[in-house]
Amino acid sequence: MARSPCCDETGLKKGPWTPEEDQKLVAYIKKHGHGSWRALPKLAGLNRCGKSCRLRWTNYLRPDIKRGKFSPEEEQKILSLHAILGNKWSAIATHLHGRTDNEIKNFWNTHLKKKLIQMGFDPMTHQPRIDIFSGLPHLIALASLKELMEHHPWEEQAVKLQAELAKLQHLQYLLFQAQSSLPICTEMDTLHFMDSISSLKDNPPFNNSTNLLEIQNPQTLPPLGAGFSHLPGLESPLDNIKEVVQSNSKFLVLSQGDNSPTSPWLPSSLSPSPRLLPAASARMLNEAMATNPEEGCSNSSCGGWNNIASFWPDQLLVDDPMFHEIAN
DNA sequence: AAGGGGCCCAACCGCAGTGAT
DNA sequence: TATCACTGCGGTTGGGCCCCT
Repeated sequence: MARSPCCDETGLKKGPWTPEEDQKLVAYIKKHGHGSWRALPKLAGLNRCGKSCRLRWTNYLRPDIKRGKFSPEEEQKILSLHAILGNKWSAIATHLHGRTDNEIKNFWNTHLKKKLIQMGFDPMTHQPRIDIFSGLPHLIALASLKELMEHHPWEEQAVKLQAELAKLQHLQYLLFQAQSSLPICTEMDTLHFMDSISSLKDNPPFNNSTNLLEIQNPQTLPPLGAGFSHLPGLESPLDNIKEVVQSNSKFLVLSQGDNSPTSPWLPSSLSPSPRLLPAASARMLNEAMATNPEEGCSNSSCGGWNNIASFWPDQLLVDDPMFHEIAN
C-alpha cells in the first residue's frame, strides 16, 4: 500500500511548537473544529503537517487535559490497568480522565517501570523476577560471611543460599505490597491457602459452578501459614486472611491470572483452580464495568465485560484492605 | 562556575486499521 | 477486490533541564 507523504513533505516545519503556532491552532479548532487534519494546517495558516497538528492538539492543547503530577490513585490505577491491558496506552488513558496516552506512556517508562524493576518485578508480566541477578547483592553479602564459607559443606551452603534468595524475593514482594497499599497475596500463598481449605473433611469443597466456597466451621481451619515452612522464620501473609475467613461464613473466590500484586486476573487463564483477587483491582474493575457497561476490553484475550461478568457475579463486593468478598 | 550525565517529556516515525471509491 | 487517503496507536528520539561533582 502506498504511504501517504504527510510529514515527509519538504518545507514543513518540525520540532517544538511556538506560542504563536499554538494560538493559531487553538483559535482555528475553537472556531471550526479540527475537521480533516490534513487540510487543517493550510486553513489555519500553519506550516505544519496535519499529523503534527493533531498530536499537538490531542497531547497538549486540548482544553480538558489535566497536567501536573500523577496522584497515588492514578499511579495505582495505571499499574492495575497495565497488568490487564498491557501497553495499550490509549485504552488505559480512557480510564484516567484528562490524561493522554502519551503522558501515561511517558510516566510508565520513566517512573513505574523502574519502580517495578527495583521491587524485583518484571514490568511486562508483573510477576516477581526469578533471575539470580536480582538477588546478587544479597548473595555477595552472604558469600562474604567467613563462617558460612569455612564451616559448612557446599551442599549446605547451596541450600542456605537458595533459602536466602527465596527470602529475599519474598521480602521484595512484601515491600512492594506495603508501598503500593495492595493486599498481600501471591499465587503460592493462594495455592497453600486453598490446599489448607480443601483438606478440611467437614467442609464442602470449592464449588466450581458458583465460584462460592462455604465454610461451615471456620474455627477448624488449619494454620494458614503452614505452606511457608520452607522459609524458616518468615510468617505467611495469609495469617491476615485467616481472620477474614473465620469471621464470615461465605467466601467468594475468583480466578487470578498470575501472582503479581498488580495483575488481578487474566481471563484467558480462568481455570477450575480457584484463586483470590486483589481487592483494589477488583474494585477498580467493578467501577469500570459500572461506568462503561457497553465497553469491551481491547485485550484480545479478554472478550469484553460480558465475559468477565459471567465469571464475576453482580453481588461481588470487594472491600479494602483484605479479601472481604462476601457473596450475598 | 563549568561541564558531564541522567532524567523527563514533547514530538516524531512508521505501521496498522478503517472507510471511501 | 484493490487502491488510496486518512486517522490512531505504540515505540523511539532528542533537546532542554536539573543535579551532582
